[in-house]
Amino acid sequence: MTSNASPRRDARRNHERLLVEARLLFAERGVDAPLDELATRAGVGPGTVYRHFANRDALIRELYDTGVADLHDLAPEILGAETGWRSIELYLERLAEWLIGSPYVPAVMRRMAVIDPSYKPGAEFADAIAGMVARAQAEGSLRTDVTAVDLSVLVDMLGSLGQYGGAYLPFWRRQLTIVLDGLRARPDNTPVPGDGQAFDEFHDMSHAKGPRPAATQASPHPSGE
Amino acid sequence: MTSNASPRRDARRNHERLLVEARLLFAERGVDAPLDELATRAGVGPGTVYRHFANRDALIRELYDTGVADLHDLAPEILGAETGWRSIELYLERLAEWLIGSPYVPAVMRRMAVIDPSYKPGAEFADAIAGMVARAQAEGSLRTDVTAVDLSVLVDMLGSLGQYGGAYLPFWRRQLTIVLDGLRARPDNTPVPGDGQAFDEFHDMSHAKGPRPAATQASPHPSGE
DNA sequence: GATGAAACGGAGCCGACTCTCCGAATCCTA
DNA sequence: TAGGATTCGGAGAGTCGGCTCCGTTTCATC
Repeated sequence: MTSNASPRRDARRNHERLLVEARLLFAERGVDAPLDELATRAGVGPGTVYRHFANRDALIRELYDTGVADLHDLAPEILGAETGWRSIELYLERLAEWLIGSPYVPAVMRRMAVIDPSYKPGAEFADAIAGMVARAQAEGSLRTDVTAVDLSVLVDMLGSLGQYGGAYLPFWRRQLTIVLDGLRARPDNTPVPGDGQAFDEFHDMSHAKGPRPAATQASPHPSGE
Repeated sequence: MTSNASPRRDARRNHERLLVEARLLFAERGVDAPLDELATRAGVGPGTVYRHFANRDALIRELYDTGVADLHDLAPEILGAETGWRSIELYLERLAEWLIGSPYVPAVMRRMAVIDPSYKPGAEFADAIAGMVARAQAEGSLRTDVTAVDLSVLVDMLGSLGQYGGAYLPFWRRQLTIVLDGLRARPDNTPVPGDGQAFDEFHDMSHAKGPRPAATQASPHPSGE
C-alpha cells in the first residue's frame, strides 16, 4: 500500500509472469533455484527480477501470501457443507487437491519459517477447523479420538504426494478414500494412541525449518556393503 | 570389492563420520548443502571429503546403498509375521518409522534418479510385497480394492512426516492408526476409485525427479492481495 | 507525435562453493 | 622404534549464482 498509482502495464505483466514461473521453478528445483533462470524462463532480464522482488525472500513471501489467499477462497465451501461429515470430506479433498496442484507450497512454507518465524497469517483458520471437527463428531460420523490437528496432518500427508509429480495425479484419491474410511466413527476402530497436539504446534510443525537431526543415527551398514 | 586390504583405521573412521554427518546435513539442508560444511561437521578438512567420495554424486550413491541395505534388514520380520494382517501392520509401521528416522532418504532417492535412472536395487522387493498383500486379502483382513502400490504410497505419505522434524516424532502413530483402520476389510467401505498402478511405476514415482510443472497454474490472486 | 517518467536488459562485481594439490601428520609393519 | 606408505589439512584456482548500475527502451500523457 505504498502509492495507489497503477504500475505500468508491462510491469504488471512481468510481475505476474515472474510469480507464475517462480511457482514452476521452485516446485521443480526447490526454493534455492537460481533467480537468473527465473528471469530466463519469464523472458525478462535478471535486473527485472530484482526490480520486482528485492531479493529471494521477498519473492517467497509474496508466493506465500497468494497461497494463503487461495485458502481463504476454499474456506466457504468447506465450512458451509450440509453435514459435518461432508465438511470433513471436503476439507481433506479440497486442501489435498490444492496442495498437490501447488507443489511449491511446502518448500515455501518451510522457508518462510526461516525468513520470518513470527509471520503467521492463516492462524484464524484454527477455530474454524476445530469447529468443523466438533460438529462432525457431535453428529456421530467422525471418530471422536481424532483432533483438528490430526486432520491437518493427514492433509499434509496427502499433499506430499504432489512431490511425486504429474504422473501420480490420477491416483491420490485412492489414498484419500482409505484415509476417509479410517476416519469414520466405528465401534471396532483401533483407538488412536497418545494425545493430540495443540493447533499452535501445528503451525510450527508444518512450517518446520527442516528435519531435526537427532533422529538420524548411523545406518547399521558401515560402508562398502 | 576392489582390494581386500583394510584401509587405515583413521580412514575408516573418517568415512563413517562423513556418512553420518552427511545424513544429518542432507536432512537439514537438502542434498545440495555445501560439502565444505560437511567437512567441518565431520571434523576433517575439505580434501578428505573428496578423498572418500569423488564428488557429491558418489556420496549420494553410497547413502542410497546403505538405505537399501536397511530395508533388507527389515524384510524378514515383516514378511515372516504370523498373519497376513500383522504383516501389513508391520510393513506400514516399520517402514514409516524408518523413513521418519531417515529424513535424508526422500531427497537422496530423488537425486539418485537424476544421477543414474537405471540404478534400481530393491526392485526385488516388489514380488514380496505383492505376495504379502495377496495373503492378507485372501485371509479376509485387508480390503480387496487396494494394491501393493497403494500400500507403498501410504508408507511414503507417513514417512513424509519426517519432514516435520523431531517435534512430530511422538505423533505419527496417530495417523498410522487411522490409515490401518481405513485398510481393514469392511462391508461398508467406500470403494477405492480408479485402477491401481503397476509396481514399476512406483519406483519412478517415489524417485520422481521433482514435481512436474504442468499442475501449477497461476494462483487466482494476481499480486498485491 | 513529443516529452518525461518508469521499467527493462545485461555486463560485471562480489561472495560462495567445488575440487585439486602437495607438504605435514598419522598409521602399520617389522 | 624406524621406515614407508597412506591419509590428512587447508590454501587456492576456477566456476557459478546473487545482485547492482546505468544506458536504452517502453509506456502514459498532452
